[in-house]
Amino acid sequence: MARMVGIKDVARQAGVSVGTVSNVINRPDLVSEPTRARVQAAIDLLGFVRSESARQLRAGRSRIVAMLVLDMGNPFFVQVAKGAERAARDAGLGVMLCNSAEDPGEEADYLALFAEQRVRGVLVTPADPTGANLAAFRRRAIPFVLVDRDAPVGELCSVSVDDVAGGRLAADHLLDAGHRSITYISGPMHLAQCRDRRTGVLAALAGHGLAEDSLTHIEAPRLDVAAGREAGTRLLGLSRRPTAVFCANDLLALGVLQAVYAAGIAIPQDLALVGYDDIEFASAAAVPLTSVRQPAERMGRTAAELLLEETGEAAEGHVHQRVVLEPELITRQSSGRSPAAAPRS
Amino acid sequence: MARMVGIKDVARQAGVSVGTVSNVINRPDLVSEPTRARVQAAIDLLGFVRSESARQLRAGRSRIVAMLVLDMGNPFFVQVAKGAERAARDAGLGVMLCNSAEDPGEEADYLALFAEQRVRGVLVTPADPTGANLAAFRRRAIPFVLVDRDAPVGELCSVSVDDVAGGRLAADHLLDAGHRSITYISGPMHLAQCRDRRTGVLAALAGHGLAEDSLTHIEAPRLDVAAGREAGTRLLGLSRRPTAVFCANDLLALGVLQAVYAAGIAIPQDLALVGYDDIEFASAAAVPLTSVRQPAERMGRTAAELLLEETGEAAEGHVHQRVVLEPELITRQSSGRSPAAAPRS
DNA sequence: CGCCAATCATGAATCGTTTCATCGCCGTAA
DNA sequence: TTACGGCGATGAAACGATTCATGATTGGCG
Repeated sequence: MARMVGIKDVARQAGVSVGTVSNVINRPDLVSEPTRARVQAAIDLLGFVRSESARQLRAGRSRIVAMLVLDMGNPFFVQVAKGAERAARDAGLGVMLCNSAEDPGEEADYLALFAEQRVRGVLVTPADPTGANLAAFRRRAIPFVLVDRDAPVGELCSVSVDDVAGGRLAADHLLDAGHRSITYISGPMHLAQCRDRRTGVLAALAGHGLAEDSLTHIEAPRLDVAAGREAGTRLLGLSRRPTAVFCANDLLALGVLQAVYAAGIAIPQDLALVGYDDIEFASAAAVPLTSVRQPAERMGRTAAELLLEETGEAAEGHVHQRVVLEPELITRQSSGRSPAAAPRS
Repeated sequence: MARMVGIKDVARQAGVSVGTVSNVINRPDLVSEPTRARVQAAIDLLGFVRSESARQLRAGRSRIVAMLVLDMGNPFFVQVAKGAERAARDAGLGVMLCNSAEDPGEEADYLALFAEQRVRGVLVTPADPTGANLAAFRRRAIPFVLVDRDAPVGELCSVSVDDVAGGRLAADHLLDAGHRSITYISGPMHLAQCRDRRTGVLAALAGHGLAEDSLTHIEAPRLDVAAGREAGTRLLGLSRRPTAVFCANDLLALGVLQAVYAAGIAIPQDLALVGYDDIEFASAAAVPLTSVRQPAERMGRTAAELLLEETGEAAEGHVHQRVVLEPELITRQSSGRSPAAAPRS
């Protein structure tokens, strides 16, 4: 493997100094036309590509923003990432997308990596229940924005969707349809999303004059389809089968759908089901899924914009923002209007 | 923003030389225990994080491998990426995942970015029909492996799945069930995947003594659900409605399913449908989807391993490999052997 | 007591850019 | 003729880590 051609080789080839080559690349207007052309020719001839590491060593920071999501297999996060990527690329920055898989250890590893890379900034949906990872990260001088997670005012920037409202939307919908109790299938409760949505459900129950014990809770170990299937199986083993199920996300809901359907239980006749996120596959499911839609792409874009504002030139005057977006209920077949007058057996 | 603490600050704090600090970090066994401890204390105290750019400037190459896929919204590629990521991380390398969105322009941009980053290697599923992007990239001294795309022997490494066989599997399945003609819904035909699967279909037709005109072809502009819905609508507009449809991937198939289903056409009774990739959502679809499964994770892992072998220490003896994996047909309801197999309702 | 080898620590050179103070040159005005 | 302003080009000094030839210290052994 031949040595990489550097700016020096180009300079020699073109018969100019290294400074001039650098100028041709970065501030072409400072260089006279004939010289510029000569240097450009040398660059093309030698196939010169500037070394980003050298550049960024001098500059002190890189031109990459990192994004750390909970689950890359979840189309919701892919959507969020798309929004962020667009905004970042518009600003001439690259995006490095990583997956913590809800694992605090992985999260810590990635944050360490980002620090070593002197990344421009980080967009992160935290996985660590204790918050220790992020607390440690704050000591680095790298700005970050919380995504899909609320932050105390003034501490840092965050963009989230009102999960309490979302949980309430879902629960109200089910209660309005006549159900008197709700089973909530969540992911790990150390995730704020799961906790907040539960809070929303409780609020809705209270609003309908129902006690807290009208809520049955099943906690799945992960937020994916397989975990949903397992949760669905557990659901079927309950002594009194519930009539209304609300899942913390669509992947869980799809898993539940499969397990329940396979057991010959009809949705929505025997069981009403509501998901969360309204991923594209929700509408193509065996029974089209009622779901709480989040403005995913918008969230990603907003988060990236906040980060850019914080790291940009005019960063001095930056004040931390806390943006909270509103969710929306998309009603489809799975929550069926018919409460199955006498559903229970 | 305070200046980043460097190795020099640590050295001063610990009262040793910079070389020693470097040794503590990289070859702790060369340093005496008391010194090591003192330096470590200084590192912790100052919150030192080494600069990856400086490190890599000296080393000449980075510790990141890049992966460029056609569509991050496609769970199939996410699966492939997972496999690659695992293998890379086992070798202590980071993965930078990027999305060309089937756009040759984006692809070129990303390849240029990778070159500037002096990435260790690249895993790429090409989007550029002309191959010009990759041809240009080969002049850089950066090794890469083709993923989900076959390569001429000896030119470079590639890992792919036999798409001709896959197309044939799907078509044979439909023909064996008694269908006499097949409609093939593909993505852009400049993608080798789409071309090869069509070749497989033609082979199957020939094998059943059917002429080439038994194949109707609809070309969708993209390989996603929305494009599938549009294709489904076009399908319904055909003068003679086909009885068997084979889609180049599951996203298209799910889209077709939605469009067809909405029009009141029963699957599989009125129309048999086969997809490709067997993504997780295929089995949770309105009608569980018959699909050609690819060993996605395996493909990603193998590709990463080949790349590591090529860039590793013992790289001298490396010979380019061409790995071709076999697809497998997963039969579910959508291709329905018997129209009687109605679920229960 | 003196010599040698082993063990640690040192600090200068290096990687490839960017930046900036400086210099040469030419034309113009005094 | 001299002084001056401005344009272009120069080249050395960072940036922060790694590496390596060299130097210092110690302990062992004859």
